[in-house]
Amino acid sequence: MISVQHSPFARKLGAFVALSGEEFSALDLLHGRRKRFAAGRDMVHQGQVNQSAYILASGWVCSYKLLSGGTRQIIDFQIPGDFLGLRSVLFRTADHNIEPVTRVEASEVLVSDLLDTFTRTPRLATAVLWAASRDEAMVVEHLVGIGRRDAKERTAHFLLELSARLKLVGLGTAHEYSCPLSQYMMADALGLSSVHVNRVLRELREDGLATFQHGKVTIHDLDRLVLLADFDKSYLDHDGPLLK
Amino acid sequence: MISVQHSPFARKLGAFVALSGEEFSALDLLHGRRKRFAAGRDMVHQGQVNQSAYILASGWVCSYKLLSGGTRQIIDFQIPGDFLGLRSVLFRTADHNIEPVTRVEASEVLVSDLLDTFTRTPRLATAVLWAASRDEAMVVEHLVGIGRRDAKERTAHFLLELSARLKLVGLGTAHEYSCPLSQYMMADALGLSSVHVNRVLRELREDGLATFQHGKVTIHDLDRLVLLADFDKSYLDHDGPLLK
DNA sequence: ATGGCAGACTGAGCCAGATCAGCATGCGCG
DNA sequence: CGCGCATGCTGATCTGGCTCAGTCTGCCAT
Repeated sequence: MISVQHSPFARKLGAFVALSGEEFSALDLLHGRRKRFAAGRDMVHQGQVNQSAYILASGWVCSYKLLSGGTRQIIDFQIPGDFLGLRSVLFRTADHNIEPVTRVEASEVLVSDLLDTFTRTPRLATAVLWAASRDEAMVVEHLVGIGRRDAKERTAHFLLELSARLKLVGLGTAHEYSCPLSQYMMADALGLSSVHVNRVLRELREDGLATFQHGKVTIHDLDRLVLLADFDKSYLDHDGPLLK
Repeated sequence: MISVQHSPFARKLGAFVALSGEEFSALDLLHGRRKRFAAGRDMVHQGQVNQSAYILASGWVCSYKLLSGGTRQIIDFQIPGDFLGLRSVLFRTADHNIEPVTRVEASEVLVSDLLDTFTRTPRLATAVLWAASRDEAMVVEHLVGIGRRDAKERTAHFLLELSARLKLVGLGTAHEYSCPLSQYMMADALGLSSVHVNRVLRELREDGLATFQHGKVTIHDLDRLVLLADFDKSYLDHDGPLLK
């Protein structure tokens, strides 16, 4: 097989469906219009209609929901190779906000192109369905954490999940990665106050488990951290292509 | 157009994709093997491989995850017309448990049949993707609730969401529906203790907002309840078929 | 009828995490 | 250069929801 340089997105889908050359090129076609976004300025916000979707090429973004009280809950962070705003497209009106955490590059995907692609290359629809399910699995894990894990376990789990995800796209090792999030953002994601995030991070550091300082996460004792967080990474993995 | 009696599932998908007769029959074919399950005995549990999916015909089920500490978090309840275990099928190994809340009837859907259907009728793949996104939207709303709403708001939101969902499949009105859940189950879903669920339900009752007693939920003051819960039902709705 | 059991319900006391208030640091910018 | 602002960090105090430890009801099964 000839080795071609595909997008991280194509690589990710390829992990689930063994894609043909034709299918790969259909995917690469979706990457037409590359766009740039500045950190902190929402790319999409709740209620907007006929929004496009995006495939994230570089940088981090977060998706969040605003509550009437002025607080927000971050649903998830997206890293390169992730698909953004699929729900907003299928529902025609966006049900959440998307904010770039850093400067971001992303390919805009028009609804029509996406739906056409599905009709012409059905297996890609299945592949995207798989990717969406994987995202849902992450949200579910997040839900479980917020519902039933205490602040320390939850924070540990969060650091471990990021580690596993980043490693998969080649942006870090199991023990170290750089992380552009502020403690405020972590608080909004973990359902805590930023004050408490600060204290929990200090505890993890003092326990010799993990350090998050100056934009860098270092995991000192992976085994004990996994134990503390009750972390089972199987929801992020895949056992190789299901569809041959 | 000739009126045919389709399954609730087919009706739901039809709300998103205007389905042809051929597509409807492809869907109806999926309903081959009807199965029954007793309340309280898990249909699927975490870690099981090569599980089938199900389309729920009657009864309620819940999907949940077990934590190492022995507690559990209920992800969501499913009601007739809902699809069960899609993630478990696409991942080959189940990442959550499914427990019937009541006695249940469901159609078993084999992976192979599902994937074949997608390949032969691509628009159905898109429709299922839409349904999966709707489920994800519910999980997201649940996540937001647990992360940022207090017990009373969260409980109110929960009662309102069930009301909207049940009404859609003809199992209740905006003001009343029957609900087979125990306070223990609500606690596992809401991330609370059953003791606290009890107190919160009493408060809602005393405030004249809603009553949940003897398996029946009655909403006394819809407007105030919606206000309290900050409930926006748009994530459950659809503005008519996106794919013509 | 009666014992056993699941579920609803209540009170007392406690603790994880919120809130409030303030200080320290580093960095972009006029 | 020095001002303003975002972010990190800390102590003190308050509180929502948990835990423990029950009671009460209604419903099966014997």
